[in-house]
Amino acid sequence: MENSELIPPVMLMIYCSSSVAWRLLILLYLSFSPSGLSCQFDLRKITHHTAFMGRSPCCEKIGLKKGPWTPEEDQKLLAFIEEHGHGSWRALPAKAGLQRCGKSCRLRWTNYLRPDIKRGKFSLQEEQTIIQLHALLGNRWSAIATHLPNRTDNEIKNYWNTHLKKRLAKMGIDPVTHKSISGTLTGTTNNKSAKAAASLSHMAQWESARLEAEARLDRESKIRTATPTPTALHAQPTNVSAASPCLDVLHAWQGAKIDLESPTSTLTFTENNSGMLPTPRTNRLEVSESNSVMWHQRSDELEGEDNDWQIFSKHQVLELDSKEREDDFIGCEEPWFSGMAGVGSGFTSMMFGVSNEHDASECWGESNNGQTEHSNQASDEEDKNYWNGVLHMVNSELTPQSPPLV
DNA sequence: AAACAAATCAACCGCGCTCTA
DNA sequence: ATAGAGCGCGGTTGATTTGTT
Repeated sequence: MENSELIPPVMLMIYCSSSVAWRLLILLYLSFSPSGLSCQFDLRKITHHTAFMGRSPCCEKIGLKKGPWTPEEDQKLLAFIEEHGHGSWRALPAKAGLQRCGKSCRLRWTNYLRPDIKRGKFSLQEEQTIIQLHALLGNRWSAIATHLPNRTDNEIKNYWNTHLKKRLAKMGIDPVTHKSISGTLTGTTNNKSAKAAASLSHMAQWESARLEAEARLDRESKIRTATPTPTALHAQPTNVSAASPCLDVLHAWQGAKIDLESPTSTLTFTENNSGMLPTPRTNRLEVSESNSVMWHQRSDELEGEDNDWQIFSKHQVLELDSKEREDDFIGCEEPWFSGMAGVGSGFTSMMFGVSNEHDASECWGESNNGQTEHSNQASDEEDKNYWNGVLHMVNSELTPQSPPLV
């Protein structure tokens, strides 16, 4: 193309902000139009710098295979990665003799061929974990997947969309907000509900920050691994997919089992979820004698975070009126639902319905009958029951899959 | 048994982030 | 500081399977 074929500024703006189809039209137009308008922009530079800026195709599409993978392709990919690893996905297909783009290879590997992938039906515990984490993290499937070893984010996402979401909806719970559809936290509900929502939001933000911190530490540890140093030997394993040593919200719920028999005492969690080397807990959830949930966050873990422990009182985190509780209980038949602790108003409802004397499933029924009444001015006795309920419920959700907690 | 609907899930697409030169 | 490459993520699609009439 000659330098004389220059693009008018307006055309440039349109070109840069348009889709590929429009760009092609513009290029077509330019190829037939005399460059009557003077301008300073060279088309060659445009096409080079902006046509694919930030959105370059992952590979040359022409001639590349799409769609389902054949066993032969799988074998090629497996063999290559086993021998060479996957340094660069873009370069991999050519080296492996595959007519696929690197992206497709990466997806096939991470979602299907990876040897550590666990397939088959999701366990009760896994379902509970997904629901809990989804309530906390939303559609952050990769973050959720880090808590479900050997499950891919894609698999979890699919399972959520095809099973769990529908089940929640069927039970009258908004799968997006995890709140009761009929008793949502609207502006007309009490302030405590708003506080609960705010606190949960705070927890979610905290968890997000923690995940980001872990990701950062992961990157740093990889760098350290490349150049081992004495300190690196003591660095915490930060790959959360291998069971993070940090106590996140999920672990807090699960870890609450530890002192089930004396729920009003202070709890600290030192359990090592993965059975790996014992590492100091970076965060922990405690139930103090004043019946406050104390969310302990190691001061040096998150940059810019408040160094003080985050303390959520029961009433800050979880309190809804009895109407909401009743609404939430309606339709709950499935045992796994008892594991929905800690999330939104569903969690709140559960918490208020559970006592020492009743297991979670009984709680649902009782609440429907209105036998478990709670006033907004909770008594100390209720507080005790409340935390007993929390711990009981968390305990009930544990399965043999969980490592024994010391 | 056939036709249709619903469910499932592997794979794709496009966006945005991070890293590097 | 910036552009570009590479990668990961989340949303979506569509082929296949399963269930229902």
